[in-house]
Amino acid sequence: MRYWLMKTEPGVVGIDAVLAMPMQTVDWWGVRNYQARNFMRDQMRVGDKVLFYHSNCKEPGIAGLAEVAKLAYPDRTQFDRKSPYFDPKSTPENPRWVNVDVRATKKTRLIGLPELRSHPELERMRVLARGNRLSITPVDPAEWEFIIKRLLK
DNA sequence: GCCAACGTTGGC
DNA sequence: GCCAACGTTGGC
Repeated sequence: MRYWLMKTEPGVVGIDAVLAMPMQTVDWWGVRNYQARNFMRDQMRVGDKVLFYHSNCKEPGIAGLAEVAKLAYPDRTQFDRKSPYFDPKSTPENPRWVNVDVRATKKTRLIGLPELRSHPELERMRVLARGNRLSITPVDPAEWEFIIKRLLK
């Protein structure tokens, strides 16, 4: 089992919105970065644990916990002409973009960036790296453990 | 295949 | 709203 951090904009799909959904599950549509896509397609398995991260908002940080609920499959928005995520170069026969389903398991207190940066145990987290923009990043098991056992107790 | 120009991300 | 960082595009 692997651990991940997945960014989302709370104004679009935040932790509260996902917890309000049927089965507390959402399809993680809209990823248009090859590296992030490859993580979903090649490495994510059902049951993988996820840090649910709020980005591009007033208080960016970890806002909840989640898990992968369904293996990667074609992202429906790439075929929707009206969607900003429409990709004219993608076809149903040869889809370019995929997403997994994510089930939120709990809302946590907001662990903001300054707090994350204050712990040497977390200083190597990809999300904290200078210039990082990747919306899906692997999380080290020790980092996951530290966040769960030290920051969320 | 190089790389300048351009577009996007996302913290601040 | 600014802008640093980074990814993508496309001319050559």
